[in-house]
Amino acid sequence: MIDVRLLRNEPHLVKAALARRGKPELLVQLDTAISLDEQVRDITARRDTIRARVNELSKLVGTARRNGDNDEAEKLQAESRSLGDDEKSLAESFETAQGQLRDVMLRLPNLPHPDAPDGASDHDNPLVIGPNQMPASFTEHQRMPHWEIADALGILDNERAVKLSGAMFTMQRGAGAMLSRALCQYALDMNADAFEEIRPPSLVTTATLTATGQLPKFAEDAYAIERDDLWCIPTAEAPLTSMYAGEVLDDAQLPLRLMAYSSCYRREAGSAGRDTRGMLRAHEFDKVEIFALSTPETADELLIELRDRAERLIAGLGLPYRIIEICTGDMGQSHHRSFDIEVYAPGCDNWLEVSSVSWFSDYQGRRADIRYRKTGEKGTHIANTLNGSALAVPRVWAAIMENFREADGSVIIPEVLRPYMRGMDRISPRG
RNA sequence: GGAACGGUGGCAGAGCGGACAAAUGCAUCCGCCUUGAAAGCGGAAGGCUCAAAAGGCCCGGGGGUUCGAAUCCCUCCCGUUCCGCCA
Repeated sequence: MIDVRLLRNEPHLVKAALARRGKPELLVQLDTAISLDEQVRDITARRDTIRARVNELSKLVGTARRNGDNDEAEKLQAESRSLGDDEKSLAESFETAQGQLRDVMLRLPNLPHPDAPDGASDHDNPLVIGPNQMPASFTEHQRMPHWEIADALGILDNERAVKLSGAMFTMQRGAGAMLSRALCQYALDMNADAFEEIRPPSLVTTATLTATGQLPKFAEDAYAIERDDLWCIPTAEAPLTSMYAGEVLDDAQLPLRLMAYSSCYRREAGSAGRDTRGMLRAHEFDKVEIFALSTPETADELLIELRDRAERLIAGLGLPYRIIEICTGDMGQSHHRSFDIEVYAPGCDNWLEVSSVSWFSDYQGRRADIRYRKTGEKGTHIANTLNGSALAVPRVWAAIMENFREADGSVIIPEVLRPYMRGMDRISPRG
């Protein structure tokens, strides 16, 4: 959520920043928010004046009763009662206006960072790093899509996954299943030097999913367990971000670094029919997420740290990759500044987004009410949040298939994964 | 799922219709003492809202009773313990 005070005091700044996202309807919403805020403050002022008088009268009633002056007390009580109705109706208008304001504010996206590149769509995302580790050319046997490679190796059984759960569910078996698990283990081990490992719940409350920005606007994209009012997490970002919701931390505890392996659940409501084959888009997938909670002062360094860590994982696997920065027109709702790591998959002949690393400024921190206190200072500040996929399994899995396929149809396992693969150095066709 | 007991400031914990934003302890900050520190002594200090003062709001959430609610009533949520069920 954007700071209402900023909206109030510097509306032109907020307008200018949001305009960079290139969506005119946002500016209309912004005006609605501004006028609702004015309403709320006007009602508050009038309500509080009445409340002050009621409080004052109540004290006088107490005094009068104690002094045995019952006539005076009756008189004061009558006055107080008559104010009660006005107070009640003002309180109701306040609730209404406040609720409307909150709803608009929750749906407004974050302001882009001043250094975030301008642009209208993903075509305008500038290249920041790479392409690195790109071979001069690809051989013919690398030009096979991973689902065909995996099928030939007997390590992907999406037909049966569909039988179990329906379209867009995947199932790996044998060395394929082991490879998924190895990728997670690798990602966790490579970040264990600075990140505390968390195994969070996969089902979370509405409040938790609202804090990160998935709700209320993107309810269609998430799986809901309606009977129990719970949601399946689309990413471990949700539980990690809300771990400290409603708490006040000491600044000495910051930055706080957490990482988590989890399954992620996405309805993919807007992309039915896209990437239906193989592993590129599924309703359920595994991911290792890295997360940091910080002061605004250190957030920009942390963003680069998280990005470097994600890059190091991909580089370590020997895959061809590049890093792009997300432009204002392509940025996610909660993002302040954001980078994507893409891996080239020769079989699909596509750059696959395998990691997204973002800084949310205080947008999520305000929604989650995560605050910190500076040592020796009065008052509290809203914490900044950052996160990134350290490693999203399916697309990396697919890229390994397509990049490391040999002429004989076998796939070489990257060296860094072999310790997690019981020493296996390649996946060969069965029999 | 059933029963009992709970939910109060950063933490622990009193208060159980009016003088309560709320005792006390720990932690924090500032003095004094000390070469320095600890201990001791004295003092300061909750959060949110408002440009600020005044004012208002906050004792798990919501609703009610009352002139007045942390305190009484209803309801929901959460926790602990016991029982039931169960990887």
